[in-house]
Amino acid sequence: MNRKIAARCLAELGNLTRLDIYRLLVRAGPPGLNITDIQTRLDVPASTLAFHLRGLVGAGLVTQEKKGRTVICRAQYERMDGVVTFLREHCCEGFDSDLVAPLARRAS
Amino acid sequence: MNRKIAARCLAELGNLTRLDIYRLLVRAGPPGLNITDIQTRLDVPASTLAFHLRGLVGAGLVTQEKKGRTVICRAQYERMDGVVTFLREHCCEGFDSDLVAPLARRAS
DNA sequence: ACGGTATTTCTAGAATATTCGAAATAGTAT
DNA sequence: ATACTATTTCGAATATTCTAGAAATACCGT
Repeated sequence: MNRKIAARCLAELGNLTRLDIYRLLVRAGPPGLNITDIQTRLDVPASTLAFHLRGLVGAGLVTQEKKGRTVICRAQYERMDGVVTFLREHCCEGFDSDLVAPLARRAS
Repeated sequence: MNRKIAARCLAELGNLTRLDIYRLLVRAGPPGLNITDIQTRLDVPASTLAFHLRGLVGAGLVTQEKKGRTVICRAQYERMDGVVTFLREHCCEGFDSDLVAPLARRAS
């Protein structure tokens, strides 16, 4: 994980339509959902849906598997976990809580 | 937490400059950083920085406290936690893993 | 009051993202 | 081959976001 990939993933999920798609896939779990199912549930034009799916796949948040003429989409949980870990990395580094406001702490 | 707030937070962090600002504040921890410090470390023009900070504060990811003529900025961890929880909500709902690929599981 | 430092607002150009109809492609079934 | 279904690409209009200089505001020290 790096800054650019993390930003890309976050930006993809930062759009309401794509967030809805992603959450739908998170709910669906391992079996995933095909594109027509997503379309039916979210009521988005096919070309718009294709545009957003391309983004999610490009960011590595969703994977696709061709099954005949349908495409099964699945949320890629590890990718999101990587982003979250990255966001929390080095949290409070250089901040020693023992040195902060000792009086205030003693008072509580 | 709801779809719109989550999308807003994710979109804010989906920009490289804002992601850098946010991570800087996550590292800084509870003491936070004032705006000039952020500016010095990230080398961003003041007006650009103000623009991005407004976004992060608006999304609730960062809080600001005026201290004399400086403004101390702090990452709001709870907000991000809320977004992450929202993203994982209802994961694999309606998917019963006991019913899936029993042969494959027996084989491993 | 004045000078200096910190930060924000204004502005407008440039860049990027979003939408979706129509046309194209791919795969299945008859 | 033809018809049908699933999905993608193209293209162009529209909308949103980003950037940063210049001007404005706010607050402190003298």
